[in-house]
Amino acid sequence: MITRFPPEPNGYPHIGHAKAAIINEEYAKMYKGKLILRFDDTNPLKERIEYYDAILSGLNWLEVKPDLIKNTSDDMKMLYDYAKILIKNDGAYVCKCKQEEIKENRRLGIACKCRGRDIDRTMIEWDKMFNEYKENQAILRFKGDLSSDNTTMRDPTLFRIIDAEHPKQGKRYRVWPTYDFAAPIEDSIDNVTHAMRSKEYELRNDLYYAILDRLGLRKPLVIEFSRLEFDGMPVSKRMLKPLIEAKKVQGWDDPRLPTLLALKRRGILPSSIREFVLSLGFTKADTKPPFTKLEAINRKILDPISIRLFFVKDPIKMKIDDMPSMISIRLKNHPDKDLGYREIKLDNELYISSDDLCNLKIGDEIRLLELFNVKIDSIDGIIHAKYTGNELKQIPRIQWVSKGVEINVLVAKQLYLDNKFNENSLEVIKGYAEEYVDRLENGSRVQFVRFGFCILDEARKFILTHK
RNA sequence: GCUCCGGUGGUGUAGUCCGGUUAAGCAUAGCGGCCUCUCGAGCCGUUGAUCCCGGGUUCAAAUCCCGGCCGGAGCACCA
Repeated sequence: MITRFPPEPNGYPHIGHAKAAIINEEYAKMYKGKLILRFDDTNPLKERIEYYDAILSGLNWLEVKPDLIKNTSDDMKMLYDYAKILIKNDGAYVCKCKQEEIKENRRLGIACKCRGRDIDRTMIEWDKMFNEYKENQAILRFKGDLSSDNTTMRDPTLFRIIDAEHPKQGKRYRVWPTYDFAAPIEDSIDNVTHAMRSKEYELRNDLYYAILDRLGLRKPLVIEFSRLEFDGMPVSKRMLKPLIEAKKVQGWDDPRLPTLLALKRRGILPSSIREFVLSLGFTKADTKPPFTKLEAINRKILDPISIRLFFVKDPIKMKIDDMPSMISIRLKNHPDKDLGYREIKLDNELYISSDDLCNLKIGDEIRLLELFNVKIDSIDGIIHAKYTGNELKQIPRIQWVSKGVEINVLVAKQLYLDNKFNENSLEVIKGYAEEYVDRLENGSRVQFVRFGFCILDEARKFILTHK
């Protein structure tokens, strides 16, 4: 079994690419086959070196390991040869009609005069595409079936002229194949057995097989699956690019985005993505899985490896009377995994979250987690509380911070609501965290107790991965 | 508009090709309980689907056939 993942290097890889790459790799692995990574770079107008690299490093992060990496643009000579064979088999013709005319004829299902030219003449016209005709003056079209119900069969374009510089090939070529022509041939000659693509290509299957038929090439089995996209988190450049250009989001790694860069920065693990993709199954049903499902998987993996720290949102000071003389306390970094300890300095002042204070009133007794119990005496700007003992009781337990440092936590919300950009999609929460956070390296994962799993983005700035 | 593809508990799916010991498995969410200090994590338990609707074939249908409804995709000199 040989599968292939054929991205066009025209943008940053996202969760949709991850699905295609992982499915192809997993199937190949399952049958001890091979995976080919093929850059489908046949439109120099859209491709950039930057994107080849982004895809490569995205795949590397996902731990998808292709057995072979190639570019369609490396096979141009071969593709030209097949074009000639097709022409000789009376399977293609050069069309010099205007674009609108072609479109209209396809809609109506009628042929133009170019279609009737004899093979020798077509061959001459084909040669002219390389050195005489200009962009938009001539294309090579497949002789399909103009009356087919499947409009992709109505003499689709096989080659067109594009003078732009190609990121890998430079100015070496200007007659470029379309996806419809290149993909089946590439798949076939690379011995791909199972060509899995997302289902928007479904109507092109007839064409795919027709081309291979006319060329007498081996036919891979084409299988399709549904596209992956999260609700309110579009994947298309059409939706995302304007947001970046308008600076509504910070860049391609903004934690609100479904790009691999963003998912990584947000704290999603590559193994979670793989497990998630696999849990979706191989189906054509179009559904938008909830992001919370990815979170649930990620949480299970994160839980045993994330140290627990205290963080209080919107801190409010608490002064404690009758406090036992304690200089510091040593706390475990994880309830049941051996992730070390930390020492917290104490005096009779500490902070709790305003959110917790909301649920309290004077006279209430609460447990400061891992510390002791206090009773609220008064609340006026600051809280006065009295030490009431150490015994574990069924009273509210809340986290606290002593001598903390101020940090920001970025919280990504749904990017689009009702198809409109959500202006409040990025919330910044301020609060105090234990000073231990200053000893963490960027990228460290923690669980702020009763708040959520977070990842340290840069000094004193965290991103909420999920609850 | 035309063509194609889908439709299983709140959500995501398994099962559909080769119709029968599963009148529907798993996960997630929900709910409840536990917890050697997180009632926003963890652990345990539990409620949810007559398998889009109608008809047909059959001893037997989520699974096959027909009709309908709803949703998505394609109709580029993009991939």
